[in-house]
Amino acid sequence: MGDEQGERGRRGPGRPRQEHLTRAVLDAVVELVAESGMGALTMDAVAARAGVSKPAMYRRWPTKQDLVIAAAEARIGALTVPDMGDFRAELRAVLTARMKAYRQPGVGRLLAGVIGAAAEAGAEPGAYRAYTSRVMSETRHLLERGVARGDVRPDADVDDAATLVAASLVFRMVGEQRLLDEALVESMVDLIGRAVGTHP
Amino acid sequence: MGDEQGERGRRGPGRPRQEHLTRAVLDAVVELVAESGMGALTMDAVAARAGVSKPAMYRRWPTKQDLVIAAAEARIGALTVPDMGDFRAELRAVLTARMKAYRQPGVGRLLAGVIGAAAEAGAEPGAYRAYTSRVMSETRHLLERGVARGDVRPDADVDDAATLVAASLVFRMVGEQRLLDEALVESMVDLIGRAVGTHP
Amino acid sequence: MGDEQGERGRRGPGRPRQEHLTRAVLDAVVELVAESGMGALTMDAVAARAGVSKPAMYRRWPTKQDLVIAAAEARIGALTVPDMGDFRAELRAVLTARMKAYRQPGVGRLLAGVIGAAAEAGAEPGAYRAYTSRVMSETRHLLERGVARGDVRPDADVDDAATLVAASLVFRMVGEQRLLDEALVESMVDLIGRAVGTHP
Amino acid sequence: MGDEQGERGRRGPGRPRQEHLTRAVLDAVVELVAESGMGALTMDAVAARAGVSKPAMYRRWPTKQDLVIAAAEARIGALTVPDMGDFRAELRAVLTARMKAYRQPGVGRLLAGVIGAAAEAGAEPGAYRAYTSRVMSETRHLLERGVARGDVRPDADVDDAATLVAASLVFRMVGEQRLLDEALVESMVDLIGRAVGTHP
DNA sequence: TATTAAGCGAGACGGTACGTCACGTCTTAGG
DNA sequence: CCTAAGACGTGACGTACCGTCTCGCTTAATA
Repeated sequence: MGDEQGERGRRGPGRPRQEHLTRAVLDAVVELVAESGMGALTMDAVAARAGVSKPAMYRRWPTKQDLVIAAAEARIGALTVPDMGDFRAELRAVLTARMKAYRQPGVGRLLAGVIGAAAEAGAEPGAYRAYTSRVMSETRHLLERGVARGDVRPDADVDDAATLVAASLVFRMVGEQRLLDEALVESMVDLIGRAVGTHP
Repeated sequence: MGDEQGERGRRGPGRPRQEHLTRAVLDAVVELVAESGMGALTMDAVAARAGVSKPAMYRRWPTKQDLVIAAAEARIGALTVPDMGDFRAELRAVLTARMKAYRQPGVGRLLAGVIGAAAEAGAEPGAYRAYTSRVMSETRHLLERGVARGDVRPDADVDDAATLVAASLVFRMVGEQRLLDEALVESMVDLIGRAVGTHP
Repeated sequence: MGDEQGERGRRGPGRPRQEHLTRAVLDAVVELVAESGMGALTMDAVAARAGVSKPAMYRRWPTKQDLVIAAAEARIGALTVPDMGDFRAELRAVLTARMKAYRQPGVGRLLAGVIGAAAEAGAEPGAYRAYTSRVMSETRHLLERGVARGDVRPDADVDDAATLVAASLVFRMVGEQRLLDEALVESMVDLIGRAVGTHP
Repeated sequence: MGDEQGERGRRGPGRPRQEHLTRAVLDAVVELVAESGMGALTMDAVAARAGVSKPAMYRRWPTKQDLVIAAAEARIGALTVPDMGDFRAELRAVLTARMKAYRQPGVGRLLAGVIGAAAEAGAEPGAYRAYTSRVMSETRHLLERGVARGDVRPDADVDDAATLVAASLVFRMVGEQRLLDEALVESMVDLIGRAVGTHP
C-alpha cells in the first residue's frame, strides 16, 4: 500500500529518506509511460531513469501497483470544486479540471494500467480502492449540494449519477482510447444536466 | 489478432485443428481469472488447466492479449436488440443483457485485464479496437433508431451518448469494483432516458 | 545436486537438452575463475560468457555449488592407477596425475571455492560428499593393494593414511596457496612411503 | 587487513572504542556460524546478534574477510609447544592442541569459510597469508628442533613435512568433513613420526 | 494405399523482469 | 571521536513468464 502517506514527521532515528528521490521516481514513471506505454514501465527502467536504486524504490512502494497508483495520484491529484451557485457550472468545472489532468502526457495510459493492475491476482484493493472512493465522494458531494440547492432532482440516485459523471471521461479515454476535448465536456454537461437537473 | 476468425473452410492438407481444444482453452482462461485474478493468467497455467500444449495455443492466438480478448468476447458476445418500438425499453434490454454477461464469474476481472493490456507498450490496437468499436456501434445504432422513431432528441450527440451508455456498467464494475444489479440498470435507464429522451 | 549424472539415455518426450550448452557453461566457469578468481564467478557472468541463459543453467545445476563442483570434476576427473607392482611407484603416479590436474589454470581457486561452498548454510552435502568420497576411496584402494602385495604395513590405518595422501597436495595449494611441482610430489612419495612402507 | 592488531595505546583525542563491543562481535560470528553455517554469516546478522551497529564493526574490520579471519584467530589462537625432549611427544602435543581448537563448535565451518574466501577475486592475501605462515612456521620450528636434537632425519624436507603436519587435521575436518578425535591424532603421530623420524 | 502436410504433447531455449538480499558507505541525532 | 539506527548505490541472486523451437508421434486429406 505504500507508506508514503505517513505524516512527514518523525521516522525515528537513522538516516531520513531523501524526498527528492521520491519525486524523481514518480516523475520517471510518468515520463516512461508517456514515451513508451505501460509495457515499458519496468521497475529497473524506472530506477535507471530516476537515478535511484531499486531497493530505495521498494522501500517506498512495496509493489509495482503501489508505485503506479502513487504516480497517477501525483498527477491527477485531489479536486474540490467551490460552490458556484449552479450545478451545471460546477459540473463543467469538475469535468474540465479532470479532462485537463487526464490529458497530460502519459496519464491516460497510466490510468489504464492502474485499472488493469487492480484486477491482478491477490491485489489487495487497498491503495486502488482508497483512490477511487475519494474521487467518487468528491462527485457525490457535488450532487448533494445540487439537491440541497434545488437544481438537482432529489429523486435521482446520487450514487449512480456520480458513476455516470466519473465514467464519462474515463471510459472515453481508457475504454475507447480517444482523446478528450472541450466538446466532450460540454456534451456531458448537457446530457448529465438533463439527466439529473430539475429544469430540463 | 488471432486467426480464429478465419472462415472454417479449407485449411489445405494436413491434420485439421481440433475445435474442442479451442473451447477448452477459452474456458480455462475464464476459470483461472474467476478463481485467482489476472495475475494467475499465465499461458502455462492456461495450457495446463486446459490440457493443451502451448504451441497449440499460440497457433490459435499469437499473443496473450489476443487470447484474453477472445475469451472475453466468447463470454460477452455480440448483441443485437430488435426494434421494440420504444427507446427506453430497448435501452433496458441492452443494459440488462450486458449486466448479465458482465456478472458471469471472471468476466469483470477479464475485462479489466483487457483494458489494462490495451495500454501496453506496442500493443497494436487491432483486436481491442475491433471489439470496442463493434460494441459502440451497436449502441449508436440503438440511439439512431430512437432519433428516427422520435423518442430520442435529434440534437443529442449520438457518439457521446453512446459513450455514456457503454461507460455506465463498465465503470461501475471495473472502475469502482462494485457488483452490478437490476437497480443500477433501472437507474441508468432513467438517467440516460432523461438525458436523451424527447419526453422528459 | 544436479542431474547431469543421469544416464544419457531417454529423457522422455520434449525437446532434448543441447549438450554443447552444458559444455560451454563448464568451460566458462573455469575460464572466469582462472582469470579473476571465485569472486568473479557470478551466475550472470557465467551465462554471459557461455552465451547461455540463466534458466538453462539452473535447469542443469540447481545451485551455484552444484555448478562449481561439476566444473571442478570435469577438469579433475576420475583417476584409476593400474597395478604397477610397487606402492611407491603407484603413489608417485597418482600424486603426479593429481598435481597436473590441479595445476591447470583456475583449478586451484575452483577447488578452494568448492571447499568454502561446502561450509555454506544449508549446503546439503550431496554433491560435495559424493566427489570427496570417490577421491578418497581411490586412494584407499591403492593402499589396500599395497597391503595385499606386502609393501605397505598391514597395521597402518588405511583411512588416516589416505587422508594424508589426499591432504598433501590440496593443502599445499589451497591452504598455503603455493604452486605444486614435481619436487613436492617426490618429497611426499618419500615421506608417505616411509610412513606406511614395510621397507624403510 | 584490519587494524585490530594495532597497539592498544593512544588513538588520539575523542571517545575511545569500547572493547566489549569488539568481543561481542567476535563471539557473535562464531555463534552464528556454529548455528547456521557460513551462509548465515551476514554483516547485518552479526551486528544484530552482537547488539552493535554496522559502522562500529566496519571501523574495526574493514572487510567481512577480515572479521572472519579475526574470529577464527580468536578461537584458534597462537600455539607454542615447549621443548619436551622428544619430537613425537611434541608432535602429539601440537596436534592435540589443534584438534581441541578445531573441534570447538563453528570453528570447522569458519575455517572452511576462510579458505574459500581466500580464493576470492581481489582478495589481498594479507590477513590470510599472515595467519597461515604463522601457523606453518610454528610447525617448522618443531621440526627443526627435532633435527637439532637428532630424532628427526636431517634429510627430510622441513617445508614439506610441515605441510603434512598442518594438512592432516585441516583436510580431515574441512575436506572430508569428518570429526576429529584422539585416535586420528595418535595415527598421525605414528605416521608422521615414521616419515621423518630417525628411529623407525 | 501411400504420401504428405499439418496438428499434437512435452519440454528446453533466449530474453527479460521480477522482488530480495547483502556489502560497504553515508547521514542523521545523540553521548 | 564514538555510537545506534537506518537509508543509500551497487550488483547478484534465484524464479517466473513470454513466445519460440525442436523433438517424436498422430491424424486426416490427397495422390
